[in-house]
Amino acid sequence: MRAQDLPGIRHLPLFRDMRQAHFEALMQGCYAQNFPAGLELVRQGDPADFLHIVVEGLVELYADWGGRECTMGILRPVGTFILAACIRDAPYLMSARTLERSRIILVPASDLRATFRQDPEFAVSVINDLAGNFRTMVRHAKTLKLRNSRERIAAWLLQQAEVAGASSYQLPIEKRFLASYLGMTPENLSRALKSLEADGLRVEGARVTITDRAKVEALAQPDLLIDGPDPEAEGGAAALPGPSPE
Amino acid sequence: MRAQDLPGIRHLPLFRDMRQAHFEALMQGCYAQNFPAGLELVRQGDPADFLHIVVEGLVELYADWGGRECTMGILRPVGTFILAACIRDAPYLMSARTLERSRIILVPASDLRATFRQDPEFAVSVINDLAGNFRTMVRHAKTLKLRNSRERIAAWLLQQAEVAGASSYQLPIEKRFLASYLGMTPENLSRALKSLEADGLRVEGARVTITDRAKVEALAQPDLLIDGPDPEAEGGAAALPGPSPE
DNA sequence: CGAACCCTTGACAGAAATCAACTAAGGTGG
DNA sequence: CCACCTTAGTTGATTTCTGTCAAGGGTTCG
Repeated sequence: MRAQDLPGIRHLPLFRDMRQAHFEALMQGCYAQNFPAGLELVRQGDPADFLHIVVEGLVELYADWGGRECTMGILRPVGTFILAACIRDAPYLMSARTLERSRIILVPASDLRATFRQDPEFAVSVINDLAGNFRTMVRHAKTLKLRNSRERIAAWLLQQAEVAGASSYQLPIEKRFLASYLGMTPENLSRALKSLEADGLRVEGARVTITDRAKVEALAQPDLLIDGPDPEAEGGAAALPGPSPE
Repeated sequence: MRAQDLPGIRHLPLFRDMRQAHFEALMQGCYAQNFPAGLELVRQGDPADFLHIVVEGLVELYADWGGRECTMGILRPVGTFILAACIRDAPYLMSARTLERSRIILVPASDLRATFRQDPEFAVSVINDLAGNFRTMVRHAKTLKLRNSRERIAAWLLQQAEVAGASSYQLPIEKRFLASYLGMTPENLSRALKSLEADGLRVEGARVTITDRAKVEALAQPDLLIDGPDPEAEGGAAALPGPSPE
């Protein structure tokens, strides 16, 4: 555990309000590890022994069933994941793997459970975090059930433009992960992106440009109750809530 | 507020561990109301002023966007809903309506937030409840993204057979709600149900019969990490966790 | 330089939504 | 008690959407 990892963690909504003594005790029991890209950190079905914190790198949350696989979320530093499983002392519902070389802090789940029983402020933070995670997942289910694939793509690209603060930006993740996250195949995404040129969206390689915002919005109908944001909802399964690089 | 409503509420995982004085104070501030069938209790986007408890009847959680609508969950007594929005003091992400004449208890969200700050046991219960809700929604997203419609139907009908404890049972909800919950149209469900006769499932009206469990399981591939159960996960958006009639 | 790998494109098959019509069941009011 | 109305469910025809299979281009990395 490096000292320079601590400030970023301490500033997370989950940890920022707890008592310093408790924070230090919690961090004392942590393990820190650097992982290469492509490594499986967590396997769905495993007992949830550790809360994970990404302090460097990029992590994918995914699920599989019957040989199929899908991306459930992607996390950038600094973010936590699989809090809910740790708290319930239940098996992980999602797997996690590094997409880049990553540095991960592992917080023993038992320490976590002991701490929020002692520290009311921390309990409140956990409550807020879980509520945010739940709402993020409700939003995800809503977009899957209420929008078709072109609408989902348009809404997601529009939201990323907000995050980037510009009408032209680089895709922060590979297209295949985006496709999987949005519930479609890469081929389907590829075709849909081309067709979206008629709706005010141009995508060339990883560069996205909103050429006609009114048209895009007419298609995507961005909605606060689907496209967020729930601030502080970064744990669990959010897809790139943080600012995306250029 | 009737006295006979209290025991059922007190036995909910959310309320069973809190201090009696706090429980009584919380219930003191509640409103109880009987609603006819088909009434909208909560509109998505509204500020979350009340935690809702169904003590009698049947309530649908649903979402809409761009003129489309989908069922997100169905609740039977005794169950709570929209806890997460109350805690975050954020707009509801889902609407709720009565499907039958129902009796609902309304708990002011501000009282709720004040209480879990004072009562550590209650805070732990809230944490567990939210974690369960989150996991329920992850499962829902997983089934939507990883299974096709026939597989989703088979898995759901199989799960209901477990709940009913019999290989033949009555559907606890109308088919159109089931269709919407599973992310398809009623027509599609109707056709799929007929085709499932070849996979060991017979459905006649509301009566479901598993005629060949091995075949059904071969299709549905029931999975603990999708089809539950997370016990105590009854709030939020579970679809019929409770025992179904007949 | 070669080997992966991501992305794209095309052709096709399969799944699902839509539109329309019809049946059956339940409830209402005469 | 029955005619009527409403609504859920079903069925069929059709279109649209989406996944699958196959192949090729481009890039990155060893």
